[in-house]
Amino acid sequence: MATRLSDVAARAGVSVKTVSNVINDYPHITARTRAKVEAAIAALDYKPNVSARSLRKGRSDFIALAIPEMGSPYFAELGAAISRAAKRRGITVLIDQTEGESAAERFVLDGMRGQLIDGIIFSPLATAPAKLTSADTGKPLVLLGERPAGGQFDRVAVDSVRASYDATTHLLSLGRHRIAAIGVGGTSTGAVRRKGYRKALKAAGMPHDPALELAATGYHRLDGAASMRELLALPEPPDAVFCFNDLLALGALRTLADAGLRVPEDIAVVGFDDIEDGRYHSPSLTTISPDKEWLADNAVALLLDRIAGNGGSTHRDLTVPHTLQIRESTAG
Amino acid sequence: MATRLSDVAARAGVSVKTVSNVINDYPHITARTRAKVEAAIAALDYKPNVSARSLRKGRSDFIALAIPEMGSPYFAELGAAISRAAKRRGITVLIDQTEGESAAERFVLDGMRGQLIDGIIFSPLATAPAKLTSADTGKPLVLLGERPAGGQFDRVAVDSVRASYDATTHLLSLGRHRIAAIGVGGTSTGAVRRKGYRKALKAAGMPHDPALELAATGYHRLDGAASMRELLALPEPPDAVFCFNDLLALGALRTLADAGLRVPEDIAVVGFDDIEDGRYHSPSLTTISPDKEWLADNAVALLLDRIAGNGGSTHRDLTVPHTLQIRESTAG
DNA sequence: CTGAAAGCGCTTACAG
DNA sequence: CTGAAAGCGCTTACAG
Repeated sequence: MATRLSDVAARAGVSVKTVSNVINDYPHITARTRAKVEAAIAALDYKPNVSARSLRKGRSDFIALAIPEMGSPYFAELGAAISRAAKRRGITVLIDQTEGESAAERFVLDGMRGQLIDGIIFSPLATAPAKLTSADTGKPLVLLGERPAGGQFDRVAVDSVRASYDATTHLLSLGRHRIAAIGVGGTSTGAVRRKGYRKALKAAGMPHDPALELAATGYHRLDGAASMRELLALPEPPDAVFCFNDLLALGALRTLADAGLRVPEDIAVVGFDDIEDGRYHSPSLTTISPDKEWLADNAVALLLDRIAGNGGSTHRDLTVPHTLQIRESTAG
Repeated sequence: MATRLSDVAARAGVSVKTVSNVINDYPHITARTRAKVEAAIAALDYKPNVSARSLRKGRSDFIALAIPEMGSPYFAELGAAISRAAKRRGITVLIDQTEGESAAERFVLDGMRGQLIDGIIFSPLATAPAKLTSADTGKPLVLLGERPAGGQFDRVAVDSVRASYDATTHLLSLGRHRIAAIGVGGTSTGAVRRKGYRKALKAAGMPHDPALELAATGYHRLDGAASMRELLALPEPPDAVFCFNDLLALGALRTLADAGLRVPEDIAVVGFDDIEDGRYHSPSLTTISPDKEWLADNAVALLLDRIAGNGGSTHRDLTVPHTLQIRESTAG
């Protein structure tokens, strides 16, 4: 165990500097020297010590991804995509679950894992980015999600207003008149998506009905199921529902199945996220599909660019492409 | 930025050794000295450099979790639970996605991330643990899953034979006679679960019918849907199906819905894993529910115990408690 | 192209 | 209880 650089140097008959040069792919090394060193590395099964390297260089090639919960399908899929995108670039991702708690989010930003991390991709829930300053982090940070970056950070996000407008317009095009929305409360996600929802109604010359706009405590199946029950209890229930994420929609579908209502005949349902569950559900779920690979790739690229010291003081705001995936929950 | 231990020492008017003692909670420090140091730490917003600490101590308090894919619900839920369990003990988890590829698994074990990691929790897919030696890892390793540890490693796993026996027996108790199994092929998971399935049939005095045992390429919804189509094409289709994980079951349910068959009236379905999707599906999915919190907690505890140098040469094999969750897919 | 040496920020015997 | 010093394994100016 514990073979060191100097062991490799001794075996290859060169200086440690030369070995280091080979490992780090520096120029000006003869092919013969390189071969000798590589043979020694292989023979000794040498692995560089990342702690030492990181201590010396001030860079670790580790980045953090802070998300509310990795057990949630959207974040699980996103985390998987970001890990893959980072690995392609030789970077390792540390995943932090904040559970959406302010203290945990603060801790992640504050600590930056004792300077091990080179930068962070942060999906805030409790923390308002506007309240953050770069002093809080000390290291590059890329924001994910709806919350405005306040011009202080780079950010990559779906155009949620536009996407919600698209989803609602689709429901309208089906001839639905009473279109409910689930998930309006609380988070800024709710506020932004409601904006697009209302905008679409307005464009169609329809007023929005506050009774059809349901807040949700969380964005889980449980919340969607409960909200749907409320909607069904209305004197005049909706004929369509736009749920602000797929989990809410899946919960709503469950309530509709229990109530014996047909989807989409009695009520059409649209979600947001395009998680795998929705594609296989019966009925399969019509949803807004953000390009997660694009998101992952660009978030990582943006962060690495910052870490490399590029970009200056102007912050970039990237819009993730999205499409509307029409499936059975609106199209029979 | 970059406040160092010596800065804290200077400000507090003590030696670096004393500051280090305070940070590491060593005894023999007067309350007054401790207060002075803590004030200086707070004033300077000092954070210890983990690279330096890890280099010096040879321990990082980081462990790795190597799983096939974190986007898959079971592993996402498990990863979340393991991260939480580790955090409770002051340990950080690095998640490695191996995609079930042999090379990636080898890389994780080999590299151990350049000695940064103190140990690993490993859920192998391609690598046979029997082929591993502790020399491959050099650091403590805890195995997850069906594959026998060959007496060389600690392991924590569900008793899959028993669980599969339970699932099949439940179907039998419902009076079903043609009980199919999906997922028998390829992995050792398939082999082990088939063993329990056949055992239950045998105990009930029923022969097993090879035509009803379907191999699956993967353990995803897609595979379950395809296998179910094959079963329905049989001259005499089954009246019950035991799917070796929930994703397969969810795919099978999709096929049944498309075919217009009623669950459980026409065909009863049981899964394995108890992922959240199954609980909200309509019909909700009867499944084997392994105690994931227990699994996470014990896997982490076991690994930390090893890292601490305990346990000697005898390896422990822990059995995760499981229950059968009876839901609509078998109980109307 | 290579060698000898300093230093990244800690922890830890070793003296006092 | 505290101080001065070595050393963990690298990378990197600095000379040659």
